[in-house]
Amino acid sequence: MTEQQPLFRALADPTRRDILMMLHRSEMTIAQVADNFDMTRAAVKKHLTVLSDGGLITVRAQGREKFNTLNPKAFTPILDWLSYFDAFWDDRLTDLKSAIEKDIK
Amino acid sequence: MTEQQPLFRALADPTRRDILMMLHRSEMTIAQVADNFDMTRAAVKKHLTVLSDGGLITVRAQGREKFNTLNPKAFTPILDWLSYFDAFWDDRLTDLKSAIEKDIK
DNA sequence: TATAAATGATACCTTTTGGTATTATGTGAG
DNA sequence: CTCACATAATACCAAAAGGTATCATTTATA
Repeated sequence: MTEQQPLFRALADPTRRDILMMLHRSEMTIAQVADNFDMTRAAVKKHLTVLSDGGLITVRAQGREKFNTLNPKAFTPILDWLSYFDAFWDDRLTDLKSAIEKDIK
Repeated sequence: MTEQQPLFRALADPTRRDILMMLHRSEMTIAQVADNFDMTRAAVKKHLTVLSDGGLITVRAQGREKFNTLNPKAFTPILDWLSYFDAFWDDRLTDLKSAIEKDIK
């Protein structure tokens, strides 16, 4: 059984889900992400750390800035987990997962 | 914006995810679920309430017992949400969702 | 080199969460 | 009718989570 807890935990907060949607459009620095919320940079930074712990984002340093990038591959454990619940789903989710993995590489 | 928070919240706890896997096999009373965990019935009942709030289970009273049943349809908002992240996934997730909905009815 | 900008780290606070213990309520079986 | 059983409800507790404030560190740039 994979270490899926950090992933599920990361998705449990609405702010973090919003951040993921922003990063879907393009990678962003911490300050850029924080500009979209009515909370301090420190709070946003914490959310980004949780997202990173869940494998959902990767962080790239460039000078004094840090660019946060969405890591779509991290979603696959959720599909793994969902696939447990129905044999009918299972076939399609398996297809989906392999397709995603191929697509991501 | 759908009311997805109770759903994501419900999935964030490992005990609740385990409960869902148990209910996948068959519906269970509170006492039956509680027998599988090293915690009180009251604690398990709280988890079941959270799962119910997230729409993941339905509860049916029969005499003095309450049978908890998995509601697989509740998973579809997660697929909705995941589908936001990639157009490539989107086609397949849409197929998956419609297939699931057909299957559930 | 100073200084501002971007981030990191820490301490601290409040609310939520996961859990127990206890007591109350409803229901089936003698 | 009693009594045991399954669940409900409440109060309570410790730990985790989400947030702020503050200070330190690194890096551009005037």
